[in-house]
Amino acid sequence: MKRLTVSQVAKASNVNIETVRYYERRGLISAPPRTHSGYRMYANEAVDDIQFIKRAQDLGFSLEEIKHLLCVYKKEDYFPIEEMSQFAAVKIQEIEEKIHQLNNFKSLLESAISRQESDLPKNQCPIIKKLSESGDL
Amino acid sequence: MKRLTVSQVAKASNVNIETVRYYERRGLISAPPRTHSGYRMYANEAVDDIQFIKRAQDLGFSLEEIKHLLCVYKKEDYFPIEEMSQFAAVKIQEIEEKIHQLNNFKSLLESAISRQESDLPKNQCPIIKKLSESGDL
DNA sequence: ATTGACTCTGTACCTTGGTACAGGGTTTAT
DNA sequence: ATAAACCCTGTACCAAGGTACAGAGTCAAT
Repeated sequence: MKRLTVSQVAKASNVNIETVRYYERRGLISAPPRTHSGYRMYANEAVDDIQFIKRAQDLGFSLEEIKHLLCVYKKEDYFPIEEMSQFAAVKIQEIEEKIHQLNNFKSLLESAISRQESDLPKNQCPIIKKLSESGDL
Repeated sequence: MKRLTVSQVAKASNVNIETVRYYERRGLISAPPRTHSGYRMYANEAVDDIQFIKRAQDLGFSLEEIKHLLCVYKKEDYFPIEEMSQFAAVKIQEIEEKIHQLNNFKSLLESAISRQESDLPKNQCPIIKKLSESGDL
């Protein structure tokens, strides 16, 4: 199994080389084995892990949260099982709420586009009207 | 129509009082009218606007993006129509992608809970297995 | 008319999540 | 054997999004 240098990992996962080392320092990715001269040599897995981090970040999770998420992803038991289950249950709720809100934002944006296309007066736009009334936005 | 002081707005929208002024400086909320002695007096609307900002932030949007989103929300024409439609179209794509990813994370977390409950060896957990194979996580 | 709880502006400081050297060693290709 | 292109650690710096004063004015109640 061929191993990767830090710059290869950085390139493959499309992040800055310093970011890879930063994630190691923050305890998000585990410290890889080193060559005799101290160079980090990563398994391909590290690239997946970093991409996982980036996706989670884009969804609004903090690095501390992602530490827990990664632990689930990699099926590790760095944190006690109790804590992990508790964490998972809470995050599922939050995710459902986020999906709900994202759908609201999507409707809002769609209404903006259709408003522009049809050039209707805004108080006659049915989507906007419905959203305003429901108090969901 | 009763108007609110800055601290009342802050309290009602559950943010720091300095944050309200910060959003004004950043151009996210419009500068409210002042009393004779210079005190800001807000319409109730300001609370909605701030809550909108907070929801958008929680979904991973930056304050610059939220400036545009708010403009759609409030049906203002601060930005040219062309730019807004373009913006809306791009954001709709991003939102769909985010929803997709959130569903993936949700499945991951659900699998973690069921794994713990059933205490199955992980390679026998059908949800985890499916997710790993699809390459979606 | 004075005390306490507000408000104002302006500037300084903080946290998160990086990013960029400096100063030094290593590896590879010529 | 020497330059180019890596890597190391450590520390400094940066941008975004706030948060916290300081110094001064205002308002409401006693």
